[in-house]
Amino acid sequence: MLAEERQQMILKILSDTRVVKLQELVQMLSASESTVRRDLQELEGRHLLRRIHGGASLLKKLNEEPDMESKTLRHVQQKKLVARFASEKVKDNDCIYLDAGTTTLEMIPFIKAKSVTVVTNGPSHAEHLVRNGILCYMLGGLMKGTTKAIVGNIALQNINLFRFDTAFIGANGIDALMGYTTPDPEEAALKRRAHELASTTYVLADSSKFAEISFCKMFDLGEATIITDELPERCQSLITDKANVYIADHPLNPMV
Amino acid sequence: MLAEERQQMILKILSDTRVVKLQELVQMLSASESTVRRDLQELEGRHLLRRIHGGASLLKKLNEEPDMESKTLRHVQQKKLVARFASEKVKDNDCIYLDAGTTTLEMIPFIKAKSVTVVTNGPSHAEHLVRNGILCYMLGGLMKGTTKAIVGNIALQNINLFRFDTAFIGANGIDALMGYTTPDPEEAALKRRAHELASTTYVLADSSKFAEISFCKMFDLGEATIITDELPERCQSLITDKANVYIADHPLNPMV
DNA sequence: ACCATTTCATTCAAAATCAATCATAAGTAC
DNA sequence: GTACTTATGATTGATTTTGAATGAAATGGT
Repeated sequence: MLAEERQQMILKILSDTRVVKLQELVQMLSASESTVRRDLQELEGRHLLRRIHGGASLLKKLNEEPDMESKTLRHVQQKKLVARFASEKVKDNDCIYLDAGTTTLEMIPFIKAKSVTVVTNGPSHAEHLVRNGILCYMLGGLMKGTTKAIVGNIALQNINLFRFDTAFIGANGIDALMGYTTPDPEEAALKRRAHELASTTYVLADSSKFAEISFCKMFDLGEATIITDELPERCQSLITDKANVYIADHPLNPMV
Repeated sequence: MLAEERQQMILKILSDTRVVKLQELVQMLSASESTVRRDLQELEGRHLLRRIHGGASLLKKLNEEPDMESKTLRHVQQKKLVARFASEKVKDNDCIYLDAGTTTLEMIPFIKAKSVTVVTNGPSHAEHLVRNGILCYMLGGLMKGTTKAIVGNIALQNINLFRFDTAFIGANGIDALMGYTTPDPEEAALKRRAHELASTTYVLADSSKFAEISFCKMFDLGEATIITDELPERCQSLITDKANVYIADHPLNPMV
């Protein structure tokens, strides 16, 4: 493979997945570690990506939520694991709701189903979706400064125009008693409505969210299926008594 | 095989595959390495391809930037001039509509007015606005693949929820008889509605758009005020008879 | 704070590719 | 036919790219 091709491919992969491990690139490109490393060096020199320990990431773009998250590569990998697993729940001809948030954003490059229609309140989600050739409707409404998500009364009206086969929702807290919670009341209301309009709801959360309680309740534990990377042992029975839980498997192959 | 044939074939192959290895060409053309190398040299000299180590690639980087029209530096400067001038039409406490498009996008950093509320159908506009601390509502609806603008029936419903002090609209064609025109019917409908809902409408266009007619009419010439960088002499009277025209001054200071 | 592990930068040799040169063959003008 | 030009193919040494190996640095877990 030509150097040019490799580098183009690296940029393509990055624009889809936002971060990538060096070892993943080594496998995907069938090149040696040294070579990939050199490519990353050059691309960084041309300001086309940012190198991070263990791999590379996009130059900061439409940045996301609390900075505490997605800070370490490890968290990103967990997210990606969850995202990929969730993306397999999307079937041909589905109409789905994709909540704003980083984990749902990671789902997009993994969606393989055909003729999917997506509704989302995340502008960057929408851009990624259409870039991947997926039909996409955005909700209108107020744009939040912190998360760049669309919220508010208009969004709630807008979402009523749709019905979903599946809703994919992010959560900041999962607790046996308090159910699913999130910090912003506006977002909570929208997530709840999305859930109500969907036949099936999946809540995506990495393992750090268990036994956490955030400010606003979205809905009860039993009303959705959880997709996570790991279920901490101490919560295990409490959670599984009330809700279905999928643990995202570790992948055999890093990617296609 | 004749040299001319070979070179045409190289270009053909390249336009299909975007990059090609020298050895592949040697095989495909049944020519020696030296010959292919010489062909590549000549074609590069004629700026028909780019030579890279191991082969050749197309000149254009076909990765991702098909978004908006690629423009010369001159056009960028013109746009910015128009954008800055337009941004000064925004006053404190205004509620404005900002059409999707590159020129209106350039306005955002120049908006100095306080307590402005903006409605837009451009997701990237919305993100820039909130990043600059400007309150922003997005229209909901279908996201167009080519321009990433929000359009369609839902957007038309959404926009009816608002009234604007000022609407800033982009146009692809300005003609004395046909008025303001744009290529996409969906976008034209939205622009027209935005105009109808606004007390004042400014149409932003660089000088290349005059005497151009695009597919869909937005509204008549006299219904809006034009902001441009230059008014070609041949159109001058035709246009100024019907519409107000602002020519964006050349700035004293290059930029902020 | 420590250790085990992973990742990084650097170096080196092998392989691939390149530019330059020369020789051959074919065509052209005289 | 001879002399000249042109296109081609082969050969050479120089340059670039690549992959592996080394020790240094960073990271994660305890």
